[in-house]
Amino acid sequence: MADKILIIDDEEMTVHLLTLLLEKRSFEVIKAFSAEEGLRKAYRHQPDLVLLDIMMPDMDGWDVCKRLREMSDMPIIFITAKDDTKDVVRGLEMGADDYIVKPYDNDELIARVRAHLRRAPKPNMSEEMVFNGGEFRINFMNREVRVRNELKHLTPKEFNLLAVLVRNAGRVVPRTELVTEAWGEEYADAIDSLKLYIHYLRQKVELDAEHPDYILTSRGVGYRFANR
Amino acid sequence: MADKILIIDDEEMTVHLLTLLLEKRSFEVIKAFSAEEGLRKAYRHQPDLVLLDIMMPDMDGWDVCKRLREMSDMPIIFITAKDDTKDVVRGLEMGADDYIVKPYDNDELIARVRAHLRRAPKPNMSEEMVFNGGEFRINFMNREVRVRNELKHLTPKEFNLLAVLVRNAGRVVPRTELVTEAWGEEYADAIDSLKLYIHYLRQKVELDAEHPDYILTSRGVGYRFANR
DNA sequence: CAAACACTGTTTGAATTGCGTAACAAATGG
DNA sequence: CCATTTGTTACGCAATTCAAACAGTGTTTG
Repeated sequence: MADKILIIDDEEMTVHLLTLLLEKRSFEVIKAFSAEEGLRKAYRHQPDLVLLDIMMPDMDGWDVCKRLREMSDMPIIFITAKDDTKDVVRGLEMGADDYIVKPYDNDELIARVRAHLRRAPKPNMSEEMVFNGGEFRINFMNREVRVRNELKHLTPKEFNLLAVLVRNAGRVVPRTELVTEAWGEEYADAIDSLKLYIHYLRQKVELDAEHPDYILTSRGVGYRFANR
Repeated sequence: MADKILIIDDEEMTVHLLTLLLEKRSFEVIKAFSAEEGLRKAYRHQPDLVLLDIMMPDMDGWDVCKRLREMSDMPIIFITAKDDTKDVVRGLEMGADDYIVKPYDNDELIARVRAHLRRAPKPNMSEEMVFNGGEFRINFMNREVRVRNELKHLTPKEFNLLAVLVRNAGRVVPRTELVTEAWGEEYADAIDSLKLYIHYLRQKVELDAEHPDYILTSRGVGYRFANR
């Protein structure tokens, strides 16, 4: 999934250029044209990284940085025309991760963004790499599935399908979404295959495949993984 | 306890100035005046962060960076006179965390060092990385692998491949990621070679190559080094 | 209520893919 | 020049995927 990057800057041109640059590398960009809007969108969208200007009319970047740090640990990169070393130091000591001075080089900016994303704690690491629903455990990291402590061997397509169901546990996932998420866009109309793979999964995972406990049907819509 | 910083640079003056600067802020400094010495001391002292020059007589900084990354996740900061953007990008994409161009500002350098230390996980590289209850030992410094106390000789490509697997122990590493990480971007579609080298590794490392204990296949996805 | 219909589940067997291995050729390096 | 390392191709075998037909079961409709 594409990383979400929030840009906070009151200069429309800067935001525009950054957006083009980032979207070309298939990042997902969220734009904010004031400090206040930036904080609101940071809260709402939970970006993976923030690019932050310092001089803005309503509130300065320092305060935004402080407020962002209060809510999350995401990487923050100042990107500004203020090239005084004092400011660089101040930004970094304030909890920012990097400080880039305009005019910046496009490739370098991308490389720095990537470097910080690489380091950042990925939410789907460790904890969320494992789903632990009582007698049903799935480890996304090593692609192992255990039911009632028994290791079940799944094929790649079986695992991917189950993974999507489990990630959306409790919610009915529409058939089309299910197959495209699990196997790719080109499977958008493979609902016949879907029936088959649901069948395979139930055989391997359910105690009684005819009365499934986990993989439930939502007639006319899709399937749902029971939560607890 | 004070953070340990390893400086690798063949110019004595640079090392000296950096040492003064860092020790004044009560960091613990380890000095290395060549690439080889740097690797050895990185291995021995397990620094919390590395400051690395690029141009050195015995081995260039890129290779040092690669070798350091094989053994640990510690932050690496290039600090060099090469100010070409191409080099900055190359350094960052290679796994370094920052790239500082000489002449640098003292306060900014300190601020950047602190910023990276703040983010980085404490190194847990042990004298010898040990897996599987001591049956499997891999020494990144002298690139030795021992299985059941037997020394196994691996070729460079074999070792690099194994290193990537071991550093991701427990996680299925997709085939493409495996080859690019181990051998470089240009191997992105060398999945045929991958099969071959997996074969070689298993011949050398596994008790029974047909029923591997360590190097496990995840059909259709990649390979995984067993943990525990 | 019963017949037609729509949707989901199941079976089967065949086609395809992927992995491991072998054999061998080429390149590398002391 | 020889030994080691790396790279290419091919093939058997098994796992996986796929297509198609069929069998249930619930739903709509006259």
